Amino acid sequence: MTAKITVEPSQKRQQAKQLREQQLLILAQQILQQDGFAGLTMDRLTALSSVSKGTIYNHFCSKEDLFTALSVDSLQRQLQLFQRALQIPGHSREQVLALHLAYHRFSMTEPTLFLCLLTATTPAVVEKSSPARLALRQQLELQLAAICQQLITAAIAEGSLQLAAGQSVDALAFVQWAQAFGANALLKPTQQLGLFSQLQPQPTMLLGVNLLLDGLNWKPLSSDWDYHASWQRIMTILATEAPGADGQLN
Amino acid sequence: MTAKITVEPSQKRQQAKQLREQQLLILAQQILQQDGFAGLTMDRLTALSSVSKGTIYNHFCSKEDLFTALSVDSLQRQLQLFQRALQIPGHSREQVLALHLAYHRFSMTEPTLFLCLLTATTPAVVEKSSPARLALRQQLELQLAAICQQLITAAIAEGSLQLAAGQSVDALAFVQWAQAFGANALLKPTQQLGLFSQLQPQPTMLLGVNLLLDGLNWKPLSSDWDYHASWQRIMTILATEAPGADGQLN
DNA sequence: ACCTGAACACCGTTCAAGT
DNA sequence: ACCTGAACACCGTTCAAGT
Repeated sequence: MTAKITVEPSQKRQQAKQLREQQLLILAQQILQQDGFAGLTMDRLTALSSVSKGTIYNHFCSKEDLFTALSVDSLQRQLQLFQRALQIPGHSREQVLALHLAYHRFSMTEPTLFLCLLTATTPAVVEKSSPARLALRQQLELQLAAICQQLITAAIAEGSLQLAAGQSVDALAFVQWAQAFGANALLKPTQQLGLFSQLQPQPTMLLGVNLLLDGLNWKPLSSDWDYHASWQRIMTILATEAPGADGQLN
Repeated sequence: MTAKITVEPSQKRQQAKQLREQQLLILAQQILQQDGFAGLTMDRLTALSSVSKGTIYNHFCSKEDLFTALSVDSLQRQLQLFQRALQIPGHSREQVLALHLAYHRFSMTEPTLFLCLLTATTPAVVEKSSPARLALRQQLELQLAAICQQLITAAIAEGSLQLAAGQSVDALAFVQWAQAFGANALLKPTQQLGLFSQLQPQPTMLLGVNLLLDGLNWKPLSSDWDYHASWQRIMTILATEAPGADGQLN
């Protein structure tokens, strides 16, 4: 599977190409932010970039492939945020909370990227994306899932969590993921939803996590620990840590 | 706001128009099922229908509006399924389970409609849909949410559930909804997700619901009741009840 | 080997003409 | 008042020519 046949002369070209691809993706994001999803056309992307149409199609096999590429970008950023969140001191349940918070913060501070992730889930996009790019996305999703699984495994080893019958590390990771994805997807792009618009996002998010983890009997239970305080603590750390880290030139 | 100005002479025309719209939506679904999302074009829809392009645009202001209309259809079907699920006898937690199961079954038996719902969440679709249709969708979502809230309220009245500090009926309904939406969205369209593909959908779904409700201390707890049996019971009822109910001519 | 942009083709949308 | 479908316009995609 790994290609050792490739020699190194073209190494630099490859790097330059990848850099240009990154610039195109940043440009696409800016267009999306300013003009909405209807405002992103290949013509506009070409006009605002320094390359020609043909070259853009050299990077992305279709407009949909561009969206999948943006979703890969989105997952990479998420992975960075997860790794930072794991550095925050605290017991295992607080670390789970940190992951949820990092995810939620991401969906709020970078709505465009999050919406790209949502869009890239759509069959219309999947159908017309390149297999290579879809594989890349899957690989990143696996890395994110692995982080969740490690946390769960560590909590079991440490004794704050015990698996009951019918539970598995994979299943627990999935349930967490589903909860986080669903809540963020419902909260962010649909502020017009009359009923849920009166809910405060952050306490609701915290409630969801607490219910799941209490249901698992993951210690310490929310009745024995002030997770609202944990949430605040983690949030201030995440907020001060990543002010102008990299990438986004707003 | 309510228009009483309209008189009744054109009542029949309106009904006929709505019937035709329904036929167009069924046709669109068939095209999606057979040829995928990339295969649905306004040309094809016109060719396979009995009306002209102009008439189709008389119904839907854009292709995106058509997707929103399909999502409205999807929500109507869901509403029906929810109402049926509520008829199933059982205590309040079993009724919650019945709703989750109905939703899950829907996403599995009608993947196309479910994917329309997902697609219609996308900003590209929202941006180009008619405000009237978006309002219709929101209204249906409110009806669905109301069902969830009623169930929660009833459980509180009955004594099997007590609201703790920081909990509200709205917040609990939201958390359930997020869980269900996230889990179904992650399960159905992404069977290619290496990690989660080895999970069995139904036990995982049940686990998620049990964790949330146990976390709420909603009686009877999963340790005191065989919810696997409940799940099976509810599923057989749902499966036998709705074989060829209406609409879908497969 | 890679880039270019004019040309192409498809498809969403409109509108003058018809009934 | 509503339907029609040819015409239009936009935009995604390609490819012969250039470097």
